[in-house]
Amino acid sequence: MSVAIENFVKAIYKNDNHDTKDTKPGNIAKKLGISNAAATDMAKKLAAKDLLNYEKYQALQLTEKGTKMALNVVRKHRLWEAFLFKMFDMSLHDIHREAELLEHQTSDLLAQKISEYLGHPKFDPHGDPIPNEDGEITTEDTSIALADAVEGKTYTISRLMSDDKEFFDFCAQNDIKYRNTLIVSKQFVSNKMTQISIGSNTIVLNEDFTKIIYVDEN
Amino acid sequence: MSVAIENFVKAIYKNDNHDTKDTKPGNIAKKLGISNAAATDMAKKLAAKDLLNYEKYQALQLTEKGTKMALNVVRKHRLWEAFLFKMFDMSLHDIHREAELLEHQTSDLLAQKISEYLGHPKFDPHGDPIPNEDGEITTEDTSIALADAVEGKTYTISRLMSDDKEFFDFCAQNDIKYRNTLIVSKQFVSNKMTQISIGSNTIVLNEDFTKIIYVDEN
DNA sequence: ATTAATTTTTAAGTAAGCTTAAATATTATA
DNA sequence: TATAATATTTAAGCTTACTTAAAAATTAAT
Repeated sequence: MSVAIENFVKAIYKNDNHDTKDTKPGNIAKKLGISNAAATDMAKKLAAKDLLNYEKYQALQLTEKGTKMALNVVRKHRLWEAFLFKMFDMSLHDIHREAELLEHQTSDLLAQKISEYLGHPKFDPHGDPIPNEDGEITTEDTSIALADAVEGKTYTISRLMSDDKEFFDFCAQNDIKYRNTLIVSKQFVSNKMTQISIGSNTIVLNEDFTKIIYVDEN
Repeated sequence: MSVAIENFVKAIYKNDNHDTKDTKPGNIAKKLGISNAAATDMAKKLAAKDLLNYEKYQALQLTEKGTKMALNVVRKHRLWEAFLFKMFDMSLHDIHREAELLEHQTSDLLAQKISEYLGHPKFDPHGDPIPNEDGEITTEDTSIALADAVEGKTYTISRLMSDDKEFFDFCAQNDIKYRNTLIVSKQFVSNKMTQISIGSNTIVLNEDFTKIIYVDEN
């Protein structure tokens, strides 16, 4: 199966975590940077391969086979992220970009070797869960968006849900990283801003950030 | 530049080490498993990109730009081989197959990180030299094919020049590996066979093997 | 030095993965 | 609920990297 196909099923899989109804060709096209027409074409092609169910004008739904393929790609991506993060001094964004390519050129054997080396980690450096060899994934997610955190409470960062370089640069400069602790010192509800204390810093974040930083109550 | 292009210039580069005159489309086609016609087409295309010089019915010659590209791919391939060999318990052949894919999806930055981690090695686990970041490569090669070794002398294995799984399996079973020591106990000149002592084994090898095992006199 | 064998090249065609433009259906809005 | 805005689909076309078949050139062999 080609890189294009792997990326397509992966995009559907990830989109479904947010909004299953919105998994239509146009949405996937936008994420992949291709035209709507190309996405519709691909959807038909993948339906013929039993990777997804396609009905005109309806949301795309991965079959079991398609889901398995997506999970396998996601597994390789996140294993590479965890591995590169451990081995080399590289930014989370650079690591993400390498993983985006390597994920398609990695045998199941190598993935297993990497997983073994790392002690079969359950999460990558963004806090995203790593599916195991059989496509099983940790879904018990008690974490909440920072936007919904309660003033005065202490939390641990559990996920940084972004692919954006600037976001990661900002995080790196402000101690915002997976498993660090923070205190929500103020929620500016009407302005949709959140003030946090992290390390020795106090930072006010707007909604763009507080919706993609996930935390667990301590 | 595409994977197909990278593999094409790499094939020319590697072929030139053996026989520059024989670097014609048909030869490259055979190595890449594509038709002669496809190789001719590609040669014209790459000439237009200033990666090689092409004249009808003549041998293909990489330009400086083409050579640089080839060296960069070879560098990544051999760095991956050295890295995977160090990190994971995998056969040389499996490692080669992974490297064959990963080499095209590795940024210069990551290659540099791998090289750094390994202490900028000059050779991969087959004994092949690893070009540095600037495309400089250790060429001082005093080694000779085992076929040309002198009876009674002791040698160190310096290169295993093959991509073939069966060859590597055989090597693994017989202590034939990079940097191991052997004694040439007999050269059967008329039969083109060579008898060696290695570890506690005595093995008779035919020309197929003695032409691709390179050794340095101790 | 011819002829035969082999290679290289040209020509025509294919599949994958895209594109843009236009037609059609859906969704949102007034 | 009719209409406007938006999204999806269809259609036609492009590029890359191949293929096979036939023509042309080179190389090898007698």
